[in-house]
Amino acid sequence: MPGSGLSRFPMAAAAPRTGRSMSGAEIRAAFLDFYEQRGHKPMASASLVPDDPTVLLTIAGMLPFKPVFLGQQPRPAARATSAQKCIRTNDIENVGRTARHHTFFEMLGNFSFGDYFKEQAIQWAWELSTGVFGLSPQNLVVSVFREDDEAEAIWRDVVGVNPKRIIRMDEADNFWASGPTGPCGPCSEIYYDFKPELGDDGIDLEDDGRFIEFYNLVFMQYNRDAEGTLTPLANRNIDTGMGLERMAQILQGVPNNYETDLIYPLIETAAGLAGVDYRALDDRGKTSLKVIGDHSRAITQLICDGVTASNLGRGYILRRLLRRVVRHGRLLGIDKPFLTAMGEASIALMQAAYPQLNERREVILAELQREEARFLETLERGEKLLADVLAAKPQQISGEQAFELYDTYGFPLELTEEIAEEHGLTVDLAGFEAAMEAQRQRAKAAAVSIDLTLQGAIDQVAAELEATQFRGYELLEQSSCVLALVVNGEPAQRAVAGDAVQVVLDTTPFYGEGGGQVGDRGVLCGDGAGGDGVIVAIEAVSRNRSVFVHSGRVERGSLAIGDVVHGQVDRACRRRAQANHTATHLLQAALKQVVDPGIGQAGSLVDFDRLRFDFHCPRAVTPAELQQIEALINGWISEAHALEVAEMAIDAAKAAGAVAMFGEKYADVVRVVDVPGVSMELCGGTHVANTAEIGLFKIVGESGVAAGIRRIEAVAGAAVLAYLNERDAVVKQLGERFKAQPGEIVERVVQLSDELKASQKALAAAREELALAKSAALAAQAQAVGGSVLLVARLDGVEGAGLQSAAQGLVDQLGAAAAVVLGGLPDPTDAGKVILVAAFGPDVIAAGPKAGAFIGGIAKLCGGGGGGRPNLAQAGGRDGAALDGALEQARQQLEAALG
RNA sequence: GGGGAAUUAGCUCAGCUGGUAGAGCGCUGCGAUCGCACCGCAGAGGUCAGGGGUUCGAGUCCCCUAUUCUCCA
Repeated sequence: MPGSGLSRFPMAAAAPRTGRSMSGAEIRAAFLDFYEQRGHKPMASASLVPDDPTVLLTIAGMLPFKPVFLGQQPRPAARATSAQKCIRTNDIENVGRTARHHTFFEMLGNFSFGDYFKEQAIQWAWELSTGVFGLSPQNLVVSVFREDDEAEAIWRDVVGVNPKRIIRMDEADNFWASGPTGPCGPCSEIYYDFKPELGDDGIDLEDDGRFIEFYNLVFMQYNRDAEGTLTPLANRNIDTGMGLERMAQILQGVPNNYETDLIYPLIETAAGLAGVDYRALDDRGKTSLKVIGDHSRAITQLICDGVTASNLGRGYILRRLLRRVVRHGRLLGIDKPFLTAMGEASIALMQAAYPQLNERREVILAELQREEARFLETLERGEKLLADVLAAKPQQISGEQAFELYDTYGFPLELTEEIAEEHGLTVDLAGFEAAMEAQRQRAKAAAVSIDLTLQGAIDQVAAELEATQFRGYELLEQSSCVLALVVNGEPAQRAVAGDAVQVVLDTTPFYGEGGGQVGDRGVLCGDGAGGDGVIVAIEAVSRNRSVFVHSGRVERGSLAIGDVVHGQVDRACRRRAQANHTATHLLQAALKQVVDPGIGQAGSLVDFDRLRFDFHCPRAVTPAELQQIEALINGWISEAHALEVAEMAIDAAKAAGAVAMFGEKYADVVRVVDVPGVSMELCGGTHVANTAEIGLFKIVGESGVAAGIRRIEAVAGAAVLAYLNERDAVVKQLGERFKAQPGEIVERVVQLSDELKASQKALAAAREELALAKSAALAAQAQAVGGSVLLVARLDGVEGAGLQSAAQGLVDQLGAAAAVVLGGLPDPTDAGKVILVAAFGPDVIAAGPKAGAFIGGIAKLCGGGGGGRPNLAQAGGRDGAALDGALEQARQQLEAALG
C-alpha cells in the first residue's frame, strides 16, 4: 500500500525485551502447572454460557466461581486454578483498533476460597512472572489500592519492589465489587513496562503505549451492606486474572495481541482468502484482518457452546459478531462466502486446548454457513432499497433513511455511507444518531419492572435452607418434616384451610419441575397443627436452587413449621409423565437415526398429557420421516427394553457415550438413563422401568419455532387414547354431516368445495350478463340535455362491480358527453342496502361535475356516503325506500349542471 | 423484555390520499416449426396470513394473534 507510512514496519520495541519466548499453549500450561504444584485444583474452562441467569456470557475468569465467593455454593477445593474462555462485547468498536481489545479471550487465574491470602498471592504472582515467564523486575510496575498499605508493604518489603515502581490507584481501577452490596476488596495489578529507560519518576500507568497490565490480583476481604458500610469477611478470598493474549504479546515480542500465535494464523487465513498481504496493508486493512481474526475465535467458540444466531440475548451477540466478520471480509475484497473457511481455521487453531471444537465441528460449520447466507440476503435486500432511495436523486441520505435501512432492514450504516459516497453523496450521521437515540429512549420508557415480591419471599426462604433430599426415584410416598411455609407470598409459621401455600420439606418424594419435566402432583396429609388432620393438595412442585417448593392449597386443617406430614405423589400423573419422558428420549434417538446423527436438543417439555421436543435442524422433517420415526419408536416400545439407570462420574458417563445437553451444568456425579442399544442420556428426570409401559407413541405436530429450530409435539401412553378419542369424534361428526364413510370424507369435501366454487362463479357470470343485458336496454332511455347525454336509471339485483361495469359500458356506448347514474338494491329482497354508481365521460367532467363528489352527495339521501374518481365512482346507503327520490334528485342536479 | 417492518397467483413482487386485485416468470391448451428453443394467441390459478373494529364500501385505516426479517437492552 503506497503512502501507508510507518505501519508497514513493526512497532519499534525500544527497550530490550525480557522474558522467555513461549507459545500461547506453553504459557497456559506453565501457569496451570505452577499453581497445581502449589496445591491448586485445576478446573476445566466452564462454558461461555453461564449458569447465572443474570449474565449473558462468561465475561471473566472468576464468573464460574462467583456463587462460591458469594457463599451460595460449597467450594470445589480450597485452591483452584483455571484457564477460562471469556467473551466481552462492550468495547467491540475498539477491537482491531487498539493493541489489546478482544471479544474472545482466555483468562488464566488462581483462586483461594478462604485459604491463602494477600501475602501468598502477591509472592506467587511475582515468582511466576519473573521466575517462570522470566520477566525482569526492571520491566515491571505494580499498582495497589490507595488505602491498601498492607499490599504496598508486601510488595516493598517482602518482594523487594522499588517503591517508586509501586503506584497507588483509586477505586475506579483498584477496588473490586461484584455489585452494590456483597463481598468486595482492593486489587493490585502487575504491569509490563515496554520503556523502562524512561525512568521511575512520573510513571503514568494510563499510558498504554508504555505499559500493559497483565495480572490483576483481587483481595476479597470486606462485605459491603446496603448502607455502604464495609465489614471484614471471616473467609477472605483471592481472585486473580492474567490475560493469556497479553502475556503472549509480551513474551512473543509482537506489537499487539493479534500478532501472537493465538490469533495470527487466522489473520493469515483471512489474508489468503482476500489475496492480500497483512504486512503490506494500511491501518484500515490491518484493522479488518484483526477484527476477522478476533471475531472468528469468538463465533466459533460461541456456537461450540450451544449458542445459535438469533435476535435476542446471546444469540444476537453471535449474530452481530458474525456479521462484522462478513462485513470486514467484504471490505478486504472477499466477494464469496468464507466463514466456513474461518471456522475450520479457528477449530484447527484452538482444538488442542478445546477438543470439544472438533466434536462439534459439523454443527459449527453448518451454523456459520447458514448465518452467512442469511446475512448476504439481508445485504442484497438493503442494497436494493438503498438503490430506490438513490433513484430519487436526493441531496444527501437523511438520518431517517439511513436509520430505517439499519433498524428495520439490518443494513449496516457503514455500507450505506460507502454506497452513498460512490454516488457523491453523504449521510446525515447526526440525524442517524438522533434516530438511534430516540429508539433507545422508546425502549427505556417502555421497560416496566416486574413485581418480584412473590418470587422474592421464596428466594429468601430457599436461600436459608439446605438442599431438599429427593427420594422420588425410589418412593412415591414418604413422611417428612415441614421446614418452611410461604402463605400468599409471605413467609409464615402456619397455614390454615383455604390458604394458597408453598411448603418446603426436608425430604420429598415429589419430583420438582426441571429438565423439561413438570413437577409432580399429589397430597400432603398428617395430624396437622391442630391435631385434627390436615390435607394439602399439591398442584405444582418447583426447584429454587436445590430446594424443592411444593405449591398448593390447604384443603382441610392447618399446618405449621415443624409438623410431620405424609407426602403422596399422584401415581397416575407420575406414570403419564414418565411415559412421556422416556418417549422423549426415544424421540431424540429416532431423530438422530432417521434425520441426522448431529441433531442436538434445544429444549423440551414433558407434561402429563403431551411432550414437546425442540431441536436444531435447518429444515422441516418430512412427513415420510415422521412416519418412520413413529414406527421406529413404537418398535422399541413393543420390544420391551428394560431401562438401566445408574449414577456415575461425569467423565465415565461421557466416555460411555451418554448424550449431554449443551448449556446445561452437570455435577461431578450424574444420572445416566440408558435404554440399552437405543438411547443413553444424562437426565435427572423420572422414567418408566420398561419401554413397554409407554404403550403407544404418536406424533401430533411438527413445526418451526425459530430459524434453525424445529419442534415436534407428540403424545405417549394413556394420552394417546385421549388424543385418538378427540380425533375420532371429529371424524364421526364430519361423517354424519356429509353423509359419508370416514374414508370418503376427504373426497366428499373436495367435491363439495369444487362444486361451490363452480356455482359461485356461474352465478357471478350470470349476474354480470344480466346487468349488461339490462343496461343495454337502458341505453334507449338516455335523454339529451344541452350538449350532453343524460341517463339516470334504477337497476336492481346487481352487485357493485357489475353496476360499475354496466355504467362504464353505457358511457362507452353513449360517447364522451354521456353522464350515467345507476342505482339499485343488490338484493331486491333487502331494502337495507343500496348501491349507487356514477360514470361521466370526459366532456361532462370538463363541464364541471365530478363523479366522486356528485355521487357522494346523492348517497347522503339514502343514508350513506361514497366517492371515487372523477370519471367513475361508487357509493352506498342503507335506506332503499329513499332510492327513487335520490335518483330523481340526481337527474335534476345533472340537468341543472349540464343544461 | 421493548421498538421498526413484511405477509397479495406455484415463484419474485406491484397495487398512490379507501371505490371492479395486477405484472414478470412458471403452468395448461392452441397456433407456428420436420422437431426443439424462441415467438404469437388463449386459458387456468387469489377466503389479499388469521381474527376483530371503523366505513355505504377495507388488500389499503385501527386493534389483536401467528409467522418471518431487523434494531436496541
